Amino acid sequence: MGDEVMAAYYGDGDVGGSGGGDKDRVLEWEVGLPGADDLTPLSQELIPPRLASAFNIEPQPRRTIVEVNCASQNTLSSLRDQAPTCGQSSFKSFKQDHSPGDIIVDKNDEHMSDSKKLRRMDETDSELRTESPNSVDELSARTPKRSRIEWTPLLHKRFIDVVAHLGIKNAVPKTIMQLMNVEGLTRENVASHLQKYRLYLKRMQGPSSESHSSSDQLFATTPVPQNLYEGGSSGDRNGHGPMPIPVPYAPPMTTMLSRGYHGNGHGGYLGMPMCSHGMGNYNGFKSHDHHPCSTMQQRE
DNA sequence: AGACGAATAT
DNA sequence: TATATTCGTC
Repeated sequence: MGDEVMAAYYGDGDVGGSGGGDKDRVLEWEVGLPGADDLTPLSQELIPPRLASAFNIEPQPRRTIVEVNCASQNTLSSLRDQAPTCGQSSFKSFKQDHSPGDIIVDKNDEHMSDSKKLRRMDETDSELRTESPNSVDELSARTPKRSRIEWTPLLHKRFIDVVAHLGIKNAVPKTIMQLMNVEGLTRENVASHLQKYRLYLKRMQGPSSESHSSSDQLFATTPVPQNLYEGGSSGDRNGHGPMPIPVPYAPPMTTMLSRGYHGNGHGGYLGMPMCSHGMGNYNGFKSHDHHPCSTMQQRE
């Protein structure tokens, strides 16, 4: 069983970065270590049932050996910044947030589709960070290139709600970003989206509802709040100083921005009005009785 | 300096 | 097309 893990580890050939011919030395490490028989299998519960019940600890389902190996491989993969090599979902309850409405924004690690196989052959450019793996934290700490975020309907809804609360006049990227409370979402991200949203609003208002081009799909799915032009709920219209933001309307989205998969059947949210998608209302906002879906109500 | 927003780039 | 980045302005 351990073979799989070892295989996964060695498979790269670039283990520690200490060079190629160190495999012999690695073997030395194993001297004195407990053997497989001496170790408690991961598949075995660490907390006896009695103890668990005494402390109100939820008994976790037993893991099969396959699941354990799977999790090991995935862990190794993630350490090496790769996509999970094993699709077992049994461990999903691990780090997952329980907040149902959480928006996940994952800006690292882009696995682009095969079509985009344009790989940066950097190396040649700029200063060289010594690739010494001794500073592992450097990899995680500085995330040099965040891949583009995806404005999922959920993310966009939060955006819309915040803008509605602020009023269009007060809705500026920084404030929106703060109120959205989405980890990993930058001011630039919001600014870009806001720019697009404003263009959309302009198109919606000026010429008597021009023919909606397909570019409005995302926006069309979320009704434009009527009170958009009011100040926020704080009633601060009329430029009285900076409106102090009471704080989060919405529960913090522990966030990783999801950039995972678009893949079920539809071509993403662009294809269809995904109104009643079940992921509709995250709690926390005092909703202005939005019509959940139905006809888009533009102002007036 | 930092935020904003329009223009421009990818 | 969607999103990122640049750039002039305040």
